[in-house]
Amino acid sequence: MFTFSEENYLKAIYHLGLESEKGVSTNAIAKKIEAKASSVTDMIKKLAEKKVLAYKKYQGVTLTDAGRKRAALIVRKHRLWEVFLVEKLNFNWDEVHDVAEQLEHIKSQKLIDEIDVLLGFPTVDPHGDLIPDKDGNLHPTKKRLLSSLEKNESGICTGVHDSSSTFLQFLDKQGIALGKQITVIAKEPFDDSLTIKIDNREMAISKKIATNLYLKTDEHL
Amino acid sequence: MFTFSEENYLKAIYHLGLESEKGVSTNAIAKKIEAKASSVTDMIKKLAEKKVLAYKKYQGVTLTDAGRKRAALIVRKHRLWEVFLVEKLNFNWDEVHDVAEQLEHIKSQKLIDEIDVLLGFPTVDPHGDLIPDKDGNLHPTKKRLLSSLEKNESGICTGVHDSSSTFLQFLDKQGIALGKQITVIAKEPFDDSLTIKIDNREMAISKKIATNLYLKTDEHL
DNA sequence: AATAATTTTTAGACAACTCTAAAAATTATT
DNA sequence: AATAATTTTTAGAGTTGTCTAAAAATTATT
Repeated sequence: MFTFSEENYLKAIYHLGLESEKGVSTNAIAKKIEAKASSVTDMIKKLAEKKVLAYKKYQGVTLTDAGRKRAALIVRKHRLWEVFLVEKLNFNWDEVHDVAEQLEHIKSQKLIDEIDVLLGFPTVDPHGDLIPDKDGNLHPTKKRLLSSLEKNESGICTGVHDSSSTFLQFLDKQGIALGKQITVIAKEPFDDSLTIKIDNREMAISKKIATNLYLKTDEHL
Repeated sequence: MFTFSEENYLKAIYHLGLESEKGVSTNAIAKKIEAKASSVTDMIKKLAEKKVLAYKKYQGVTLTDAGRKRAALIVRKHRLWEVFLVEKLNFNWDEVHDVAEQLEHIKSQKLIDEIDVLLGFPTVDPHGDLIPDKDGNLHPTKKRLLSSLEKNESGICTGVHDSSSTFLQFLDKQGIALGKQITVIAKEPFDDSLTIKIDNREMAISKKIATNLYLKTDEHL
């Protein structure tokens, strides 16, 4: 059995590990968890003893298969709860994170299985992030950053990279939501901003926005 | 803000306080929480400092108004989650306690308000126990123990006193459920057992069963 | 009322998780 | 390659919540 704290470390290392491919550094974990590096070292040792990660002093850590699965199942719970909050409890997509952060630690296999049933076995959360399956595996779908599309290309918005409240609320305000079709009308080389068409409206989008929105484009269907 | 542990103490003292009317003893709390008396003394001091209970050495404790409200709102969350588990997630009434024990500590006003909406503002949990309102107040309905009914009296089953899995599963097996009409056919003075009619079937009921079932009878409507 | 039994509190310790400050190892720079 | 900068670990300590063992207070019994 794992404590809340251990589960939070596992999850953080899982997320960092997906991005980097190689060992995750103590400092990276400390930053993500918002703890001091010394605390991270302590916890790492404990998790290594529990065989969920491999650790050699000064070399960073890598999750074992068991650790990766455990972490993925926490992420699964987090994302299923997010869907539940949005679909069944009228939460907005920018309000779900903190509550899901608590709910993900509830221990009950039946609880999460039944939530899955209630929601109709969703595969993505409200931000478009994939929900790991019951075995902790991801089934990725091809997606591209809006910023990588060429002029006149279009696609369906399927996810966000940054899921902070401020960004999500900005998207709400601009009428950009998952499932909407977006077409690139023009690209401005000077500042990498774009002009896009959505719902037959044209709008300017900064580089920062364009590098935080994922689309599914025709070639990848 | 209160920790899980503090909330569990508050809840235990609340339940014990409802039964006894006077101060709750250290040992009673220890038994309920399954902790040692010395641990209880420590926690009591902390809760007294937080002004949720009144404490004088060797005299037991009483919740303050603020403490009683806090405790009632935890009980409210516990019971609303129980309803949710039974109504929406196909849990049986004997399976809900341990999960609700975890869910009751989730901190989010919106979460519990929306669960309340989703469930249609229920007033009793799956065991027939009252759900405190948003202000932490109870709205009791008259109820009588089955054992207190006279021959030929009848009533609607509205709650259980003991809500252990074994008792609830026994009731399931016997076809006794909340909402069913029960009529007393005979009372046996020798062992205080009863013969009752339910769903047009007659069955014998021991004293122990009869003192753990609550009914709503005509005079009290 | 004195003594015995019970309850409650205190004192000291331990485990989990965190921190600060200092030491050790690694990585980057000149 | 030596030195500087950074990262990581160690050592020691604080907090929360728990415990055991012993002392103090209350309650029950003779």
